[in-house]
Amino acid sequence: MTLYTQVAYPGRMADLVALLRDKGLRSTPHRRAVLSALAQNPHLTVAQVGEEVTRAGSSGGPSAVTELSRQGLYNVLEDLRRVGLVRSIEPAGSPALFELQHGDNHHHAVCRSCGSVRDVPCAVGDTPCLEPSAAGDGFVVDEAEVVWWGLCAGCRDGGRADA
Amino acid sequence: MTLYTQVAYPGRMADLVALLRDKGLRSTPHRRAVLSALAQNPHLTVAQVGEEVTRAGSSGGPSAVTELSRQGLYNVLEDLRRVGLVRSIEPAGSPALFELQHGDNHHHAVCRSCGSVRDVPCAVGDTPCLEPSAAGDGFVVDEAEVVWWGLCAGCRDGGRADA
DNA sequence: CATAATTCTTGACTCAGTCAAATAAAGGGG
DNA sequence: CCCCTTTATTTGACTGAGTCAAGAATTATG
Repeated sequence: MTLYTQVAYPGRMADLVALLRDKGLRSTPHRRAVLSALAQNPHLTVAQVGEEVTRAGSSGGPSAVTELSRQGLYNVLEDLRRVGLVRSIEPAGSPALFELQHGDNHHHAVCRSCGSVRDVPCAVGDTPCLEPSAAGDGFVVDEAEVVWWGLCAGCRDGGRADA
Repeated sequence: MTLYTQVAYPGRMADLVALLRDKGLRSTPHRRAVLSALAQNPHLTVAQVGEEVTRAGSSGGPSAVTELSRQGLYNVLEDLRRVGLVRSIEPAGSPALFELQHGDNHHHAVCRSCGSVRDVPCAVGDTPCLEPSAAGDGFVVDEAEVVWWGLCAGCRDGGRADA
């Protein structure tokens, strides 16, 4: 998958434009800015994407957007998700988190104390856990989602962790 | 685990009373009614638990409760969860779903179309998927949660499914 | 440059869940 | 059997996340 390398350099506008158009989406400043923000920060909430976008915009980056509405943010993220550029997870107790779709099949470890999320490469290969038979009775699996719950190193040591 | 057989018969009040007191919880009509409702219906939302409880109550069952406040419902479910009698899952896009804690380590298959949830026994044994090493870097896993997404038999056939 | 199609903003709204304080019920001791 | 302390429950206001609908602005094409 070359996707990651394409979007990992937010400075390269042409790549972002091509990426969007390849997927049948118009290239807009907001979409480019959201992709850039996610390329630099995995696991952002919708609100955090908004903050990143405006922060990057105010510092005059390549996708200079200084504001975008909440609805616009949801629209952009949903459009990117629909064409497969972006993926979201919704750990219990957390608002949705967005990340670039890397094409690998990684899962997530979520700290019960601080809520931090780590990527966990899937040990089983590229399309693991897909055991249609397990579900039985005609259920057709298209995705297996795994979340490991526990404590991250920092929270386990710190004891009084709650950030 | 004998838990399931204990609470699977909502008519047996004495069992529910003992179950609660064993866990250090007072036996109240609401708690017994919620356990009864979950014994008969897996994967209920908070609202559905409320409906079941009032429905069962109005038909004069053993835990005759005809009403309970929303906050009371949340309190009861949280108390039961805390002592390990009840478990909840929160599939993306759905409000929290509650089920009795059966002690097995089953997972869930969720239909993308109709939202129905099926239990899927864990193929790997009683405490599967717990691969602390996979998370790396000092993360200590205490639970692995697996959700299989796909289409249930009914929705796959029906085509225009959306219930 | 004009136009049609798509995207974005605005503001009201819903739904799920939480907080805090007053009221009611449970269960053990007299 | 009744009282008292502890524990549950109700009430009502509130927050946060996400959605809906309609009008305004932007994109890309001819």
